[in-house]
Amino acid sequence: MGRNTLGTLEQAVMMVILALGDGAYGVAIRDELSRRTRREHTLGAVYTTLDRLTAKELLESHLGEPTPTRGGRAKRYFKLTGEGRQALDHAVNSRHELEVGLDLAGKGA
Amino acid sequence: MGRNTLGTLEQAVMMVILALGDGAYGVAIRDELSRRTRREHTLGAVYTTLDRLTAKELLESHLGEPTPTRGGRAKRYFKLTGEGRQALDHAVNSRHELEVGLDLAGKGA
DNA sequence: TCGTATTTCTTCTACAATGTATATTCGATC
DNA sequence: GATCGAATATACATTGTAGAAGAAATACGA
Repeated sequence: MGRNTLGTLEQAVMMVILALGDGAYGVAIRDELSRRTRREHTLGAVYTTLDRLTAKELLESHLGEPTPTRGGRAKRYFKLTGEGRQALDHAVNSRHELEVGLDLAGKGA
Repeated sequence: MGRNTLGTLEQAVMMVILALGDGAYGVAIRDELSRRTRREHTLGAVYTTLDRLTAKELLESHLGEPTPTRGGRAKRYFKLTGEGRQALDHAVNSRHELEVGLDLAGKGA
């Protein structure tokens, strides 16, 4: 696309990461995303998006410690970079600009 | 994608059509879109999106009368179908759900 | 205590849908 | 027929989505 726009899922994933704060790793992100959008998302879809956003340096990640529970493999935690935060803010602003003057579905749930 | 989600541009175009009411034809849509998103969009990009949304029956269109001005060819006017309105509302709801609890860029400006 | 299930999580791969740009065609006035 | 406003066609890049495979950790029976 040349230009750096964020897709629907990309924006959604970034927002979910903000919402989760620490604790934003693959599975949690997928679950929270599914909850908020009221539809199922596969892990593959989420990880692909995380990878791409990381490649674009809008996200960064670090490996945590393994947890002492069954299958408690080390998790990879994500957070927005400064650039990522900026990109998301810009997308959100454009979005609001688009909604101006329209009577769309209520924001109340 | 299987599932029927709306892309960023698709949603933007639909909102602009709502904003323009009557008078929502290709060039006007492109201009209003560029204005609200503060970035240039080519006509090709817009028409492609209009075509695809029409194919999905989220939009419908009709040809207007030619205007008596130079190059005043008949314009094709677009509007949302009931299904389109529903799809947009759903997208908007999901979006708001995602924004809950986040302190994102101000809506002012 | 081996070794193999089982669980949780991540990576890989392939393909469908959207985003975007440029060029071409159409129809109308000058 | 030059030129202008508008629409259509075509091609390719980026995103969206799924499903399968791979890794790392604990559980448990022989």
